[in-house]
Amino acid sequence: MKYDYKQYEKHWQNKWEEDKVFVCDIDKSKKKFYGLVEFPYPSGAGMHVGHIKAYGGLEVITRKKRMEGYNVLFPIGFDAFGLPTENYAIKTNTHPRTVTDNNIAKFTSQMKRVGFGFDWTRVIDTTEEDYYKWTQWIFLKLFEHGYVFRDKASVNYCPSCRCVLSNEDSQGGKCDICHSDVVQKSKDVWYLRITKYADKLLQGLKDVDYLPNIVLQQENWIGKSEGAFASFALKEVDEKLRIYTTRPDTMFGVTFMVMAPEHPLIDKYAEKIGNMSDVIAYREECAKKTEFERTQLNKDKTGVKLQGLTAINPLSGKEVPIFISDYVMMGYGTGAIMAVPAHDERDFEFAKKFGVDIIPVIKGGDGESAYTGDGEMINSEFLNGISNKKEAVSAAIKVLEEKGLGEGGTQFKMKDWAFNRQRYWGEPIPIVHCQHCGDVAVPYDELPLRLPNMEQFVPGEGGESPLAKVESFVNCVCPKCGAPAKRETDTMPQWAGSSWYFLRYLDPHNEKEFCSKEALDYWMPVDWYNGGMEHVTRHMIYSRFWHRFLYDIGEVNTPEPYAKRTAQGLILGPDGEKMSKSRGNVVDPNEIVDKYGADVLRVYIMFMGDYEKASPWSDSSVRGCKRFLDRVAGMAEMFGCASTAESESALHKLIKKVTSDIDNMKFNTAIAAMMSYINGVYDAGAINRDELKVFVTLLAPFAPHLAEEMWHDLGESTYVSLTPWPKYDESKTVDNTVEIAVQFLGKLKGTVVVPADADENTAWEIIEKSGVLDQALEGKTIVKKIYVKGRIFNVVAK
RNA sequence: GCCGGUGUGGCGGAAUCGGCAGACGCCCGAGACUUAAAAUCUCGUGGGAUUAUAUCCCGUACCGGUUCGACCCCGGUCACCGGCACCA
Repeated sequence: MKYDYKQYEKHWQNKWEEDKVFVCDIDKSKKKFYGLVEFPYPSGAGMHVGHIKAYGGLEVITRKKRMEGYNVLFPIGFDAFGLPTENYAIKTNTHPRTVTDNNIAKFTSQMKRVGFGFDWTRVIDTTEEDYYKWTQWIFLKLFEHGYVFRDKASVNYCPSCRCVLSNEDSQGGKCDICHSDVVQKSKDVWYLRITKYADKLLQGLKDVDYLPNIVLQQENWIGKSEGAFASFALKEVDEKLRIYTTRPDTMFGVTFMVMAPEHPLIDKYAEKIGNMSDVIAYREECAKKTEFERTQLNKDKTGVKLQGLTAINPLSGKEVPIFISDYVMMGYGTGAIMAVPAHDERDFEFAKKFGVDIIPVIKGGDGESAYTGDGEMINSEFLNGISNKKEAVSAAIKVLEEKGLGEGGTQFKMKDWAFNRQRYWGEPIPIVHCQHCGDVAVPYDELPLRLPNMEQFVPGEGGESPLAKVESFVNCVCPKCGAPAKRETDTMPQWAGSSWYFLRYLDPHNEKEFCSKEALDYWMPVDWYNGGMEHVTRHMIYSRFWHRFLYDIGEVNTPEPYAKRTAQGLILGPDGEKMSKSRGNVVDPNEIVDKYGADVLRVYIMFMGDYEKASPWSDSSVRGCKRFLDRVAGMAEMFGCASTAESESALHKLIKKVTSDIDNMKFNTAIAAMMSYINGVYDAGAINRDELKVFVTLLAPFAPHLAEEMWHDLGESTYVSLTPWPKYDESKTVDNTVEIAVQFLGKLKGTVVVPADADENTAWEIIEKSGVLDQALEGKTIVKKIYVKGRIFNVVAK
């Protein structure tokens, strides 16, 4: 075998590194292209074939861009703080630093074996001091500008990890790391005010080119709703109960109010409430439920009617009772609602159970269930007769405003970002607690605040951070007043380091700034970011928030970090199930590289299906790709013939197809086109030498090692990886004659070959001469002829 | 429950704008080469009827519609996948 991958893959990887083929620098004479992939979490298991797919897409794209003359930045690094490493370290009694270093070494060698064209001079590791120094620096900027606050709150807590989780990390009531049930616990929590950016994050989606489902998921996560705030006066005390509603049009249908069990007004007026003991009992009952139980749909509505407190409808003046119930959450809106059972399903269910009045205010309901549709207003005084939608909504808001009892307003589902973790392996939060000054920022010039070296870092039973045990770390002096003080001992969540890493790549060795202005000006924004769908509502939201904040304080030059975002589909196991250790269906990329070489692995993963969709692994299809590359290599012994108009046309069509397919991430059809081309060459038994060279350049982004080797054997002394991408001549991709389908009443009867520019009459003459329609048309009269140039000729006859 | 997405041969998947369904690959079958096997090469391969070739019928989850013509558009149904989930 002339082309044995074992002989040349390593060779070319070394050559690329020696000659800095993928190393880039600012070059204002060239157009830049910044391609970004989600840097890996270096787990002990090593790389997964899914990593190869995730990076493979932009690997092909950036290689092509480089050949097209762009100055390409395609960096890689490691997102290495986090619980899995820490848990593994505890289990094996190894320091997380050692675990991390080992895992990074493993990932690095694996990625190099696959031949990815990363700029290895820019590698970053979020756990290095010179990196997390700047993570802390950004945190302090957020603190300085009032985006950090501390609160005692009921939070998502994972009993197994002994750690607080953000809303994003406990989706579905499960811990994202260990999948245990998350419980609610009252804890001291550091929050980042991401909600202040809710509107900007939403608006920003209009200026970027993300896949539509990514935009939609982010919009849903941010969850903007429009409605009104209204104040219901309490009859017995001088107090107003403020509520939020999206349906101010239905305000005349309010028959009761509901407050969250934890609502502060309850405690404020405890002595006015006749049945406070029932309230306390109900609260205890609610506290016992897990988040999951509490949010289960279709469960029975529960609640307690408050005795001794009554609300007054600001529009109608009517008095209505007040309940507490856990179907109203303290964390959304104002923690209290006006209930309109005639037009809200939950309120309806509650009213039925507790025997409260149901007053319809919109025509159209049947009284059997809540009517949530639109219609004409009834039973609503000044709103009667108009449509509920826009008219009644704005009329109701107008009157509320006139009375000073409410106003239009918006609400977001997104919550503030719970930012502290009671674990060791993370960035220390650079805050000092001083008895006199409160929470004080560590001065910028004292950064990095180093993570102390520890031998034992199991978190405390009570959920306190392991750092609390290190007295030399905890005890310090207040930077403001110099009095003895204590350091914050919690660390940042895993998502901190990844919220700005794409900026550090631009200038990874800068000791004075997180990134130079010059580098920001040249490289930002990221032109194309590819990654997994699982990061759409976390990493992407977080990093967009940080970036937008940095933009607002003048530290970066673009409001949005990522101009374009795509996502690859999963690689499933051969059984069609998600790959997992427990199912035993995981494919190790190393084995494929050992057996067939990196190029085969790369080509197969790009060929296996639509890049954006999930598809199952198939070992025999891998062999098909091996066969393809063998056939490519085999062409090296087939050149020598002259180029013909036909061969030239085939090649130009191929250039066109591969070029546009790569741009559209249709890697599978690009490879299919190359396979077809090769089949044509084998049919002909020969290929022209120059045409083979063009083919090799087209193959280079997919199978770069074989391409370099063949390029070299074709007598070239340059790198094919740096060779200009071939251009096609549109006129050579168009055929002179085309085969068109001939149909009778839309059914295929045969095909004929006609000149590509043939008009209807010419085409019809050819069809008549061919006789394909003779049988179908026998004894019939032609009613209509439909001719689509280059496609079909359909005849309608009776 | 709500919001998305998907549904095409034995399998992975193709199919610009509504215009030859099944490209390309896998699997399988036949042949060539070989003492033989592997590898390689060549050919065949949606299902059915029939006289192998000609010809005809059926076929893109299901039911119906629009159209000369529908995998594609419209209405309805089912299944699977993903996201959100008492958000007032």
